[in-house]
Amino acid sequence: MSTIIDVARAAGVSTATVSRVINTPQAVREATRTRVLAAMEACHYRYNALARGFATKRTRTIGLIIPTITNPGFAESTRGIQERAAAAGLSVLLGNTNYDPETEEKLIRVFREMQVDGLVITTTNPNNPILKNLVAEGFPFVVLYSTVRRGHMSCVGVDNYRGGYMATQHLIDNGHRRIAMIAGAFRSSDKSRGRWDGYRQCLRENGLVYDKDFLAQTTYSLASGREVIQQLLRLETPPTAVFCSNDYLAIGVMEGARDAGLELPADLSVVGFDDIPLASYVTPGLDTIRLPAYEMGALGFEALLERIEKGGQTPVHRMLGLELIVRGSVAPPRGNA
Amino acid sequence: MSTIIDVARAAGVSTATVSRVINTPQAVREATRTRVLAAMEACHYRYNALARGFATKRTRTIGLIIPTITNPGFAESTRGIQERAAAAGLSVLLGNTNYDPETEEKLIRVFREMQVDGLVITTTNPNNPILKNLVAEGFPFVVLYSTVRRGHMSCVGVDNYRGGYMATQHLIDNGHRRIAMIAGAFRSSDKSRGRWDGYRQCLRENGLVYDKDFLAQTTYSLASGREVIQQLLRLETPPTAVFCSNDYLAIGVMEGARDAGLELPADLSVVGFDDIPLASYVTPGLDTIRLPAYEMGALGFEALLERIEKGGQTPVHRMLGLELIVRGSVAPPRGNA
DNA sequence: GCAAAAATTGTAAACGTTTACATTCAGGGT
DNA sequence: ACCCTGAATGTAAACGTTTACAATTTTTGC
Repeated sequence: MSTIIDVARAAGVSTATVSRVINTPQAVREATRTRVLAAMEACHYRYNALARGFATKRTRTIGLIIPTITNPGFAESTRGIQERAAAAGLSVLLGNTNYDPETEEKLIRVFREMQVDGLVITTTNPNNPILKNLVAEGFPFVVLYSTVRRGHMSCVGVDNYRGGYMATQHLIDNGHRRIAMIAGAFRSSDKSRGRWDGYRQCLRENGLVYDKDFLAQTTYSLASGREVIQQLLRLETPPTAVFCSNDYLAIGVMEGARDAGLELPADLSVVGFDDIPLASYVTPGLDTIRLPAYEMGALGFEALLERIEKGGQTPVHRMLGLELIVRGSVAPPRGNA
Repeated sequence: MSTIIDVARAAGVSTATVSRVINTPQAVREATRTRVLAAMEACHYRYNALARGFATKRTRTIGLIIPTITNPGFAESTRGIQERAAAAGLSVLLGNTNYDPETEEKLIRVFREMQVDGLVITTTNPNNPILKNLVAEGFPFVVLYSTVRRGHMSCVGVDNYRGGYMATQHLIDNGHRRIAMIAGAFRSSDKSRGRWDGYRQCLRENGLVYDKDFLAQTTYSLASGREVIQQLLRLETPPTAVFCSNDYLAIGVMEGARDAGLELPADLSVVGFDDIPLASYVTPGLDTIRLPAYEMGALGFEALLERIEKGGQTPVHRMLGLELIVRGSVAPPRGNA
């Protein structure tokens, strides 16, 4: 493959001039420019962005770390980031953690070794010391989905606490008093934990007791929702409603409840979280908390870009709005009209 | 940031030895190795993969080009690639084309400038001369979803022609004779075109005439399915069945048909393509052609890795099986019992 | 025409690693 | 003690750009 040196020789100029033709064409005289361009053509020259990155210490690449690309919510965020990044001329390196903290740490390391200019991270735990280190080193990154109120970490997220509260209140408003929650494992999802805090607080403020048998932590999947609900229904006094910290869990719960012979929503009310496309297609339609995933990705990227370009140190704390979507999976409990 | 040179100095060895500790630890004596490791620790050394890539001309990175991460099928393929790549110690650079050929070309160029070791491409057009060039240059890449039978291009795909044929035959078997097809635009999706060929051939072999009013080309989205079906229903003799080259289109068609007052599947039968999760949740369940997306990604990556590592030149042509999934969106036309 | 200013181009070092080749070292056999 | 062998380590060039600075050319104002 030919290099800038070959081109320079062919055009009878220095490598510096060729470099200028590539990067700041207006800084070189028209005549030389066309001569260089012609030489490039003749040499079948292809620019080596790696060498540039090496010389400038800027790769125009960012790393994106998410739990799984298979969840439509993360796919939407990814699209948001990807589109804005492409518009800004940056490339995106994708990594999936499968909600595993160790994979997350490994990805952070690998991406930094690859000299990415910044990171967008959907973390399992915003208090991870690794993130503190990144802050301390002044490395540009933004955390998505979570919102840390204090501290020097930038984040663009939603108020998970408030989302949990809204969902629970919705069930209480419909007359429920025995409300279970199925959450992603707290150790691998602080979002899940935030939603749980909201759930508990809402119960308390409405004078309901929090029953720890009514909390299940599990993995984020349809199958585990299906499974866990069966267990909850076997309790002595089973719940009349369930709040799930993710729509897949919620839809799994609906299926599991039907398998157990329940009629929905009369026998069991369900609220989810995310508002994935599927939520409006199940029967009954799933009541859920809509999370602006695309927007979060887009704004997250913009915040990161700002940090990268301007080098600013002031952290961004952006909290996006949540919305309760009502479709029909919640009804008053039996005998409560 | 400290470099290999600082570490070498701190440990009292040469840079070559430090490099060996990193890459071939068994080639350096235990005592020196621990000394070097300690020096790395002391210097807070972080490996620079970019510099390695520059020196070795291997970045351990591949580029992945897909139309959109938002379609669950592509998300699954992406997961397949991503997982295998991570296991092999490679990173994945993600690019979305939105079915735009120019964006595709641009991504290919950008990724090559970044010196990726190879590409996995879901192309809008496998006959694109750009791909021929890649082959001519001996650059490793594999094409997903499409299957080109002849030629030196590696591909791991499905037989789109056969898929189209299967779907159409399914409708004919149910007694339909007026079968429309809604396809993605041919210019931006050769897959769509292959499915159409199968559709036409199947009609012909069953003695049915191909009516060109019954073909609609549009964009791959729920909304356009919804829209296009309304037009088809306004024809003098509207179709009794529709084959859509993608599940989103098919689900849009179901919605649109309902909006027009039709009862499904009695008034209109629908077959889709892909088998996304949504397909089993709509009512009635969508009959569709299942496409093994995850497997395709995984196998595609393996084929690429083989090419990269072994440097083999013999192209891989892998054709994965398709399966007709019957759920209830197809019924005999009215008055045909 | 001329000097000064501005625009253009050239020179060469720097970026952090790998690696072919050369050199040194350790230890076994005599 | 010496030679030999193989293992361990060192030397230094190479990878393809960018960029500070210097040198040269062109333009401007008079």
